[in-house]
Amino acid sequence: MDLSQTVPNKLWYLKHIRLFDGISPSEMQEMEKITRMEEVKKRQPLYLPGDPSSSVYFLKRGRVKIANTAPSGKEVTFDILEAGDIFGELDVLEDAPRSTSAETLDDALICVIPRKDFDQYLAMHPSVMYKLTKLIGLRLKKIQSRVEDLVFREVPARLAHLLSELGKTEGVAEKQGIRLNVKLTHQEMANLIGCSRETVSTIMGQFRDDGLIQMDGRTITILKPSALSQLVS
Amino acid sequence: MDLSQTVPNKLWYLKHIRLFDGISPSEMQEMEKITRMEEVKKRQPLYLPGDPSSSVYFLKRGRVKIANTAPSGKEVTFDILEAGDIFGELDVLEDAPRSTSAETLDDALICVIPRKDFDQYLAMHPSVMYKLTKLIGLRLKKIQSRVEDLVFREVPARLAHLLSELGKTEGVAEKQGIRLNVKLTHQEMANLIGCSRETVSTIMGQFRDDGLIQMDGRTITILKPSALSQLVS
DNA sequence: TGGAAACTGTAAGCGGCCTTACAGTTTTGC
DNA sequence: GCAAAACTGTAAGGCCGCTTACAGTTTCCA
Repeated sequence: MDLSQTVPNKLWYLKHIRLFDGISPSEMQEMEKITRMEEVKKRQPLYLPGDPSSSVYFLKRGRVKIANTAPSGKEVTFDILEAGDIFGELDVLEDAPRSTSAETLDDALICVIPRKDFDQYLAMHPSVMYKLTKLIGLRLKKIQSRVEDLVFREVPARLAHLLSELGKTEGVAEKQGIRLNVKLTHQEMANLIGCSRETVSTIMGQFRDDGLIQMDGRTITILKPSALSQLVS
Repeated sequence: MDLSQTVPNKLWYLKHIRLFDGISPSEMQEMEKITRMEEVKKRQPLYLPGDPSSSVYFLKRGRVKIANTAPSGKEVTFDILEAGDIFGELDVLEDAPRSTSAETLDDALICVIPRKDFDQYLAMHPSVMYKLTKLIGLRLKKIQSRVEDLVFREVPARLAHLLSELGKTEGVAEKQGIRLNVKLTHQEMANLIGCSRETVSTIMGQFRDDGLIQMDGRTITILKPSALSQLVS
């Protein structure tokens, strides 16, 4: 994002939150009043499982990882959010302690809304409520397909699936193939597909040797998108 | 349920739908107008993946399984619903084809609401909308913990977890222990925890030999609830 | 810019669970 | 009530992916 070209005030950012797609300007302005903007450094936890759910967050810039950690230290990543995403609203809605952790992956800009204000706002803006319901429903479906992945497919297929998805959402077409505009470590990929870091390294090596992908440091380019998709099913 | 004691009309049933907990009588009556009651025999599919999402359902009596099947024939069960549950609303909300299948496990009584009417009703009753959002949120959390189960725990722990949960929701206290008021086949349990039928049979046998549970035909009694819970973590 | 810390590559060993196989039991439907 | 169908018990063999181990590489940040 080229900030020199934009006016990065709260209202500008709110316009780019998916929850507010198609929402009236007045409704947006009202939301602006109850939000507070906050800069957060890379690798900072925003909340941990068990914390009281006191706020809802809008992500303006950077990435945020929603995850949980087992007593053994093994971690599962539920989602990696990007600018425009809302998070933390589930626990707030149910008035339950945090069931996951949220942590910045990059330097981030985040809007914070106190629970009370969020509840009140929703009650007064049914159209936003409706959007929120659809949004949560979409996330439910997404995680259902994660369960299917874990049960139906083994690791190479799960990894191929992850790469294909990243290609769709974060891919940049180049002459050699689709360059992924994300830099995930093998550990982070492992947490996303439910396997060990070593296994990711090994299978990625195989994909490379098979000419499916190219790896330049932490930059991945998909050379044969269709062959990769074949692997999924 | 002893039907001789009840007046099983639509309104009576709607009162026992969780979505309508705490909803005003007038709102309920309005819902009654747009529903149609239907008897469905055991083991009948209500919809399959890919079907158009034309209706939302309320389950009045019997159980309904929400699941999906891989090309290999392997099946994953997302949920087994009971009287009082709503289903099929996710795909309807998003106007997308069915992403799962729904099938009766017992003879069932089901209320059907056409998509249009449901949408309209929601738009006019924000309090029901709010309940629905919370309900979907709850389901999202439930399935998140399924993902954790699959990633963090191996089969014996997953099975112990399933039995513990069934004990809480379907358990009847008896002198020997907690009798599970559900009759699931080993295949159905396998689909719920993501493993093969044979593995369920083997581990259940071990639990029996270890004195944790008792099996009488298809009736399971948990003899040592705490020992079973220990196994989960 | 240089040293520390984090990440990647690779391989051997092993264990959990799947597959295959089949006999015995329970339930279902006529 | 009986035959057929569905379900359960059990075991051998194999393989996927985890763990362990460590050297080499890249990235971070002071």
